[in-house]
Amino acid sequence: MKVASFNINGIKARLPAVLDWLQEAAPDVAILQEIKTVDAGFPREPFEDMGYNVETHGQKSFNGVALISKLPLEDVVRGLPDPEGAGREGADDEEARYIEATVVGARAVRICGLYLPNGNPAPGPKYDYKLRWMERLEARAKALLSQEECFLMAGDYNVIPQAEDAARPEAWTDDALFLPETRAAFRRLVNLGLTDALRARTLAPEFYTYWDFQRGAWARNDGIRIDHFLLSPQCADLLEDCRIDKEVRAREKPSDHVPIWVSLAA
DNA sequence: ATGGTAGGGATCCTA
Repeated sequence: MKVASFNINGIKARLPAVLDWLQEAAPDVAILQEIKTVDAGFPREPFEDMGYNVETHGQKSFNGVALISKLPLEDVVRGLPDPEGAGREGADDEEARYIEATVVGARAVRICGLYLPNGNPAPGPKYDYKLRWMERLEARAKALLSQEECFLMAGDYNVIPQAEDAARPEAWTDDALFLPETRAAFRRLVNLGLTDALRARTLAPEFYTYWDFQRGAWARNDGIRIDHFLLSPQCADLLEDCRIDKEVRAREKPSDHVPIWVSLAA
């Protein structure tokens, strides 16, 4: 089972590019972030024509996530459950950043698609929201781990985990993506027992997933690694490969992110 | 220290 994640930065502007990539990469499941439209505005038909099921959790203008799958998407939950919501599922978040569903291939895998808040400027209310959101994500991971679920959490984390994950780490020292508190929250999540799939497959640096539209970042390879796949122990057992489709960034009308994907024996 | 580019959709916000 091939599962991909791609921050497309607007489905309306990116539809041809996303369809071209889907056609050739042919993931079984795709997790999309920043669809930047309400559910009714998402162009389902071209995806369904390619044999994909579509589930969206959209929002006007900003954010928005979607799951695209050749296998049925079961038990869909929209919105990150609030740990203080006493079991209430979804819809606790005014921003559409999270969607979960189960796909059943050779094995059942719970797919958690996320678009973690950027958090800039830091400090400030946006950064507070980012840290609260990371706490809620950690609580969700704990709940799924306690059930010994085979699951993965993938998407745009807006977290640069380590200095080697940035071409110019010194440029990010005061940024919400790289502040010590941000990286500590990400480590707490990983240290629950999750596997960073890219790092599990290679120790080589320079696996960036994002290059800013500004300042010629792509031309200078001034990138950062902020899109991640974190796998539960049961899911990590099935990990065959993890790669980044870097060449997608060089195409016509690219997103500022590129796809990252895992291959699972599932 | 600043501003550079892109998307959405409205003449500005977010990244």
